[in-house]
Amino acid sequence: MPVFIWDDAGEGDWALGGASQWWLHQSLAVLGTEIRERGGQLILRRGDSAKELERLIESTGADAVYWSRRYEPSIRQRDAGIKSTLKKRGIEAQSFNGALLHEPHTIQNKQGRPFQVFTPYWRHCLVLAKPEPGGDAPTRWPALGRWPESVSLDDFGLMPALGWASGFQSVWQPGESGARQALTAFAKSVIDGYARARDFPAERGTSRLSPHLHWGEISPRQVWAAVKAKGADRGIFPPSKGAQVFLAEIGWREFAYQLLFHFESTPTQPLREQFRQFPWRDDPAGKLLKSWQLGQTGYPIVDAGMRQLWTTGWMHNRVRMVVGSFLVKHLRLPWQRGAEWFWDTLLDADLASNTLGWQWSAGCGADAAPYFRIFAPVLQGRKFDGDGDYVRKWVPEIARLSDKFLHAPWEAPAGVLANAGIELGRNYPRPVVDHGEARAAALAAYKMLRETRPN
DNA sequence: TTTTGAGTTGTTCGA
DNA sequence: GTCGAACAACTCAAA
Repeated sequence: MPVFIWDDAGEGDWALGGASQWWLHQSLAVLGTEIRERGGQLILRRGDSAKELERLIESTGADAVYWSRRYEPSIRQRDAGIKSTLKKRGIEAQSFNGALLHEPHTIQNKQGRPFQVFTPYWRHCLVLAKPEPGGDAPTRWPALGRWPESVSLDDFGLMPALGWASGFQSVWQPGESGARQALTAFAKSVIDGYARARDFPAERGTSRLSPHLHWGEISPRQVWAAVKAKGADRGIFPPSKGAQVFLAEIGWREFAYQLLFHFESTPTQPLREQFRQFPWRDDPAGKLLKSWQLGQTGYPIVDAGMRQLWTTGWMHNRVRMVVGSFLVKHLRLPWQRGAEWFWDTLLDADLASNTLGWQWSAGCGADAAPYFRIFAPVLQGRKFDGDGDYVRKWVPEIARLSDKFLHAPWEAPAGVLANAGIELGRNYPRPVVDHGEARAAALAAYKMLRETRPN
């Protein structure tokens, strides 16, 4: 009997963001349909996980409970409690790895410590026993005389009241079949060009599997198997440079999980402790943060990314790095603000990956970007969106500018701006900060951090 | 315990 | 326009 319990309070300090709730609703709807088509019924319950399980056991006489493990600190604690309670009552309780190639507790370096540098971590993983794909979903559910009570999906209240999620529908297909289609399409050909194409946000060069992976609609072991199958006839693994680079990204996801597992406070606290002293900038009215969130910073590549995020619930990885660096280094606002916004707006919001990504950007995490690496938004735009397709799509008010000025409208002569229908400060903002000044201030802030560091 | 080599994704400056 | 160096040490992993 398949059961999903929606336990909003049980998610701890990281209650699902708005975008995540939308995905969960869609994904459960699809799962319910697929199970019904195979003669079963997905039982939905809302409330405290332990109590709802208890009720189900009472009413059905179930003698065993199985689930896929999660790794967020507060959820691990909750699920461990449930497991021991069930076992004490003589109920079989078993959890399984459904989300990772290698679970955090199985990986350690030769000193018996968790890895904190990616390359040796991934090298270590690659020589371990190769991950096997799991079994397929059952084609028929066993017939049950009577199905227990289920609430309706709408009772979860996951769908947003306003229409802000309308842009998600046209881009995403939540659910297992959507996940499989995305994997198949990617593995067929896109993957071979991944090493290069992944850097260009206007191209379809990435897998877009992140929400499917996060929500468990497909597992990294299935991804691994699909990549492996591709080169099987030639006996080559990985089948291409692109495939190798892509699998390393799956590796980063795993690395993020094991960092969260071993360093539980990192969703809110920097891994490198001296960063607690970092002189973040004052933004009392939240104006700078707001300009970033709304995609109104005056830097086209940054604004394009933030608007893509808001509209589609997803942002291209290259642009995530650019907007992350911009928030933390140009605006000098705490990375936690960025992590919170991403948590609320990303369909693939994942505590482990989000934490690693933001600490990486801020330079305070494991194997992070060095402090002096400050992405220059204009250069990044010209380098990775040279034809301007990405910026023109997401920042249409400056679309008529030529490539030369598209990534730096303030450099355009007055006549050029007028011709393109742009009045800076009116229908497109002037830059909220000056790149050169902001960069110098960020370097100075990091320098101060070094000098005030204890011992 | 000490030593050694190495480390996702960049930018700027000056020759 | 192109190229190498500086940015700045620091920490981790393994020998």
